[in-house]
Amino acid sequence: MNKRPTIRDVAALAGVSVATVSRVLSGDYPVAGNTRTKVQRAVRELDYVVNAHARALSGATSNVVALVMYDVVTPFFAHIASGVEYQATESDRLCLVCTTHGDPDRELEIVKLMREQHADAVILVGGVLMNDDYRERMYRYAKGLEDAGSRLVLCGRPSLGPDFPAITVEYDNAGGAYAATSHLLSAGHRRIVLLGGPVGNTTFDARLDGYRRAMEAFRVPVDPALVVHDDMSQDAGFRQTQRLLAAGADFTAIFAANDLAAAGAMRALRAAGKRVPDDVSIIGYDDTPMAPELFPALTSVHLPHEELGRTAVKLALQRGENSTRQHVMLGTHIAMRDSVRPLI
Amino acid sequence: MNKRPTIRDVAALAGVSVATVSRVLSGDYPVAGNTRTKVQRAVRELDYVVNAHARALSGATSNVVALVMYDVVTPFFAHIASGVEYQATESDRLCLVCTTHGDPDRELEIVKLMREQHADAVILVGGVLMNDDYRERMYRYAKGLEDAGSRLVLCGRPSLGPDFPAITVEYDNAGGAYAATSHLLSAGHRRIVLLGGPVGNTTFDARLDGYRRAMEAFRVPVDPALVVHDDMSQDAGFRQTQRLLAAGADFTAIFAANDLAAAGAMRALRAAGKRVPDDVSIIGYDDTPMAPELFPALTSVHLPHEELGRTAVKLALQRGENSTRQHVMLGTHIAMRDSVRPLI
DNA sequence: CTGTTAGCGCATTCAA
DNA sequence: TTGAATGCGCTAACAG
Repeated sequence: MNKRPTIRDVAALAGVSVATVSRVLSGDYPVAGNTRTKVQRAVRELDYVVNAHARALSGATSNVVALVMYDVVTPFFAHIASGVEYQATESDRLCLVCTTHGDPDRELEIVKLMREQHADAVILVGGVLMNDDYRERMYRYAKGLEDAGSRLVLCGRPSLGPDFPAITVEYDNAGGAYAATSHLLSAGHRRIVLLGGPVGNTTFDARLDGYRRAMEAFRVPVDPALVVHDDMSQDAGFRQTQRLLAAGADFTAIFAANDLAAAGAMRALRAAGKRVPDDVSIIGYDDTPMAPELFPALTSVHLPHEELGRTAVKLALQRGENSTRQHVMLGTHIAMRDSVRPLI
Repeated sequence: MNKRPTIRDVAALAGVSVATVSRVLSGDYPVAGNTRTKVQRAVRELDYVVNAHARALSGATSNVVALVMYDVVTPFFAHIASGVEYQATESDRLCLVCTTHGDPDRELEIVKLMREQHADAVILVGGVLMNDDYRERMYRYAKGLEDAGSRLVLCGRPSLGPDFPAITVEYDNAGGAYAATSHLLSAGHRRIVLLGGPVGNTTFDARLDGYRRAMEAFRVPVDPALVVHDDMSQDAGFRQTQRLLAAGADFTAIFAANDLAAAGAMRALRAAGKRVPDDVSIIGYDDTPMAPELFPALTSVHLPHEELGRTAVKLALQRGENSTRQHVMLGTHIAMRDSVRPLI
């Protein structure tokens, strides 16, 4: 293991000064043609690579974008991560990925680490439990990051207001739920189960809200017995549907607030001898890769996952007036498949 | 945006020297109790965080582990990434994620970037096209990384030999295929389709090999007409199965070299009016989250994804004699579900 | 166009 | 136990 060469070694071998080496390396400075080639040859000869830390210390930026999410395997997060990674690469940035598994302490720790790293941006992804503590925490994050020259991006979660020093990139969560419910309603369904998530969670609150508004628009009263809250796992979908069935609940359609719960519901329906979509129509949310694989293929609300990630990075990297507090909302659409049947 | 405070500011506020501040921050050095508290108070007061680049420049290590893979959304990669991220966090490391989308140039670029970053380890994940060019490339990577104090880890791909300066963490790829095929064979199947991947790819070559060896062990001749090669997409599985069906191929079971192709095959079977497992049994590989969601739930070869990732990080971080060229092989097992039926 | 030099923020000798 | 001084490798003035 040889000691790795520094810019001085390159300068010595090329017979020029370190400044010149630095210049040909960064590229954006006039250097005589043959000086340049001399340096480049020396670089190749020594297999020299710059020290990113020294560079970051000397200049300012670290060329790193940090991504903070619940986990890395849930398709929702994985696809957003994909968009972030893609855009980061395109912008010559590296992508640091951290997971919290829902632990606020871990999140705090990560934000601190990102300040240490001087990340260009810190992107917090996904729904949260919205309350004062959360707001306050985000405010501290935003300030701390701002001091470090970073910026905070809220991705897939609501904005904290136009004066809040963070960038927000969200999707039309409630709108998607509205569209999904309307789709069912337009097909003649009136007794529609909502398989919802934890109360207080921004993601599932918004989906419930969309459901409510669509029902209202069609002048269909919401039957509280058909609105359930649980964690959004497969098992929860299964369990809740089974419970509804056992209780003899009267419904012809299910709107599951995510695909996983929809899959669980389909399993429960099948186990009970009900056929989808003949007996019960069902629509999911998130349009995860599993949706088209289910049988029947699941109609679901499609989210612009990758676009969310890409936009988050793009906005975070764009400098200039007020670039630190923007808000964009991306659209959703229904991916129609085979799990919804018109009534009559 | 205030300028962020440095260690000097802390020292000044606490009325001590920067050396002392450095000492209480790193923790592992005797400092008088009240001096320590004075410093800590100043740190809190100023909301000071160390500059990771300055620290890395001064000391040596950067506390970063790099993960290089095809993409970030394929469950195979996502789950390995999860293991890496988990273990990295546990070892107080940050996790840098890069994707290549199969581009060797991009890979080369990433390895260079990681040398610049002085990453503690660079973990290359997943199957590759094995040839001399590849071997040579890896050798250069390993050497370059070694000089930078990093180490190269090959994860989910074969070792390049005991003398090769890299750590290898793989799973028993051929063994899994052997087990899967044997499972079908034991159930009385003899005419078994292999939905295989690109020739030359280490992952799919090994799976083909396991299939061959199992057939041989059962003294069942391999019918070349039943062995197909394609990319391992859903569509490929669909297409190839459809083609086989149209050609009137004689088979009672399918071993798909991944779950995606298995899903495609099931779709083709269903479209042709064949029932799984009544008419055709099927078994997949990778045991992705989709497997239990399919109908019928897919029996599949389960891989220790997370363990692969964790082990890669663990070995890479462990210092000492010969710690730079280790080789571990993790086991696989069959996740039994509903897509295989005993014949008779 | 090229060289000299002064930091960037921190860890780490070496003294005290 | 603490402080002063040095250097990590590089970029960015500032001269020439």
